[in-house]
Amino acid sequence: MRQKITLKEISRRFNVSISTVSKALKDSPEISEKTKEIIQAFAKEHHYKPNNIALSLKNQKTKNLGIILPEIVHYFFSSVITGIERLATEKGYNVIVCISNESFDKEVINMQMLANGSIDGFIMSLSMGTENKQDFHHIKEVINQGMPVVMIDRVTDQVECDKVIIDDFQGAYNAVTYLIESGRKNIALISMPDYMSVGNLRTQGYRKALEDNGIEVDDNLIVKVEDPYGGSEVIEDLLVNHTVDAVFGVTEFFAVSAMKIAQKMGKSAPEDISIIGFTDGIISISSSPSLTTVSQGGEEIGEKAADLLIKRLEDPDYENRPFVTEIIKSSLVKRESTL
Amino acid sequence: MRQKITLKEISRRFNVSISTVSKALKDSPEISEKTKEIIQAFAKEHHYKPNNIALSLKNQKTKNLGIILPEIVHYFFSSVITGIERLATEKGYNVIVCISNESFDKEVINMQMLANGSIDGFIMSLSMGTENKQDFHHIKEVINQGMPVVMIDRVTDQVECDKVIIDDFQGAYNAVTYLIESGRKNIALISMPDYMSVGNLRTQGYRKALEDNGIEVDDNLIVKVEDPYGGSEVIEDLLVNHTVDAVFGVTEFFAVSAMKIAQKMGKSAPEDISIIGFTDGIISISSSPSLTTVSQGGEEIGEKAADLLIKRLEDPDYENRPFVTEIIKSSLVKRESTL
DNA sequence: CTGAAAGCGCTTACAG
DNA sequence: CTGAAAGCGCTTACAG
Repeated sequence: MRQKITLKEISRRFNVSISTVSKALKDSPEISEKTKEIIQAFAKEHHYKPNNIALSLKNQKTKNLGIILPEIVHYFFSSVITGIERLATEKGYNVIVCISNESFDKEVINMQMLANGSIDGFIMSLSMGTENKQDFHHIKEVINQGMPVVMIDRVTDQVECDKVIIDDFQGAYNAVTYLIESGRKNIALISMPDYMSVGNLRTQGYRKALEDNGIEVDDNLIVKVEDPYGGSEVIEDLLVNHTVDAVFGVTEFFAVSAMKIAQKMGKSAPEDISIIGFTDGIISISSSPSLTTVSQGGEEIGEKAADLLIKRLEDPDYENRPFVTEIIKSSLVKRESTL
Repeated sequence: MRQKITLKEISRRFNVSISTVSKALKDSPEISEKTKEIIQAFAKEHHYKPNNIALSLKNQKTKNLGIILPEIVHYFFSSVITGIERLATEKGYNVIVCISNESFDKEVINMQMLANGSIDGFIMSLSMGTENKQDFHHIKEVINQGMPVVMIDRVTDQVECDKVIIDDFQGAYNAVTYLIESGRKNIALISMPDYMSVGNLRTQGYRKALEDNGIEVDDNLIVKVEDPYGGSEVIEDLLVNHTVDAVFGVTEFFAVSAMKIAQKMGKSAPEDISIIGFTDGIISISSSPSLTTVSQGGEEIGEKAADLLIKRLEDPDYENRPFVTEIIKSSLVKRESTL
């Protein structure tokens, strides 16, 4: 059972042509039962499986999906991959994962690398670098070449393609409204820079919720943190220098950081300070107290994106359909960090 | 700039042969400067890049690495992928990720799917199902076909191949010794079933540390949890019904669960109860108090595994070298949950 | 019922 | 300096 066996080898073994072997293995009615039997038996015994690369070249499709994500170690994006992988495998596709590491350049290189025939389509979420730069030529180029792209979560209006996002604005709006309804007045916001599409939307949701409830937005209570896993100094400044009875963090990391800093200052959640985060991940469950969060349904986003992409690849009807933007509903998961 | 352009199209455009175009684009000395110039200019203008699939078929190598992991949403394995991806991209390889979801059957299917020519080699960690079943024929088969495999973290003696693991025994030994040195006497262990290689080794490290310090192992203080993200009832039982002044969890999730349950019972860490986990991930940092853990160096494992695999694929000297087992050193990261 | 031929996109040893 | 041919592994329309 050394080395993979090929049609050629089987054909030589029985002194027939490669075509005959190929057809016999596909159980073609063109071939005699007897020939089929011996060839099939032999192939089975030797674990023959057609070579994927040869099939890809022949069929002009690879059955590979290219995934480009900013990072993968944290809950949201890893759950997205989990969702994509499940649906893809189910439909007979493999998943090639590239990580842009929040860098524009790596995102471009990754796309170009995969676009040279390795995959049939892309699922991607913009890196911070790309959102900052607002340069999407690499994505447009790939789309121009006829390769479908599905953007998820961090998307842009500048590119026309299928998209899967959550209702960032509404999710934030609901969270902040909940804080207000439970009597909080001085609600701080820990967000990302405005060039980040999701940070921007969540910030807008926060503002709108305050306005709709007759609370004036106090810009001193809003901080925007560049590093997704940093910001502790700014947050500490915020909590030390201002009266804050609630914090809405646009990521679960920001929320838990705020909670820990508040705890160090002797404040306890939810009594002294209410906390809500975004992304219902491990952090939210493991923190003490556990965190109320806006769930982001990463797996659902991944599955939906893979579904859209594969439909476009396979279903002839889908080919010329207009692009859609699927909006996954978020929900507020109430835990111990709020009353 | 529609559709990808091929050598054939370029050759037609200039009425030359495909061979000439191919050579011209490789800047072959066989071709005249003038021809090279015009062809290269045209190719550049049209963003010509050779088709990866065609190259794969021709070269009999795909430049793809197949990765099969039990899951990916939690810190350890996602950091492993991050490490693999970084090294792989650096060396010009892509990474195809499959998730076995802890199931033997899925692991087998994934391997067979990728082994049909899609990849040049595997990096894998055993699913719980496989460890339980102790059936490794799918891995041996792939190796027999001449495809290199690197096993990481959850490995087995039954398969001969390169391996990258951490010093599970020693890491556990050091953690428990640290608890003993800080004066703890009743140290509970929350582990996995014994068929899990890493759980088993960590359990042994725990036992040995107690023995070496003249503390008798009390089997009542040892629980083995099947579900990696469950076990709260058993842990509660343990803490309620026994005197426990320290807990060593073989995962960070087990450790934080124990801590939260202890807190609910009115005990506080580290004063009443010391806690140490395994895997230095987000949970450990985000919990309150933050968790002392045995760091597992996921990215380092990933990088090392990718390095071993690529070396075996590329370096002719490596081909017949004996298999190696790289042991990554763990370290005890001290935080607030211990004194 | 079986096989030769063309083709997917590319490379390269060999002729001319 | 250029091109025809063979080949990577497979499929399929077409001949015989």
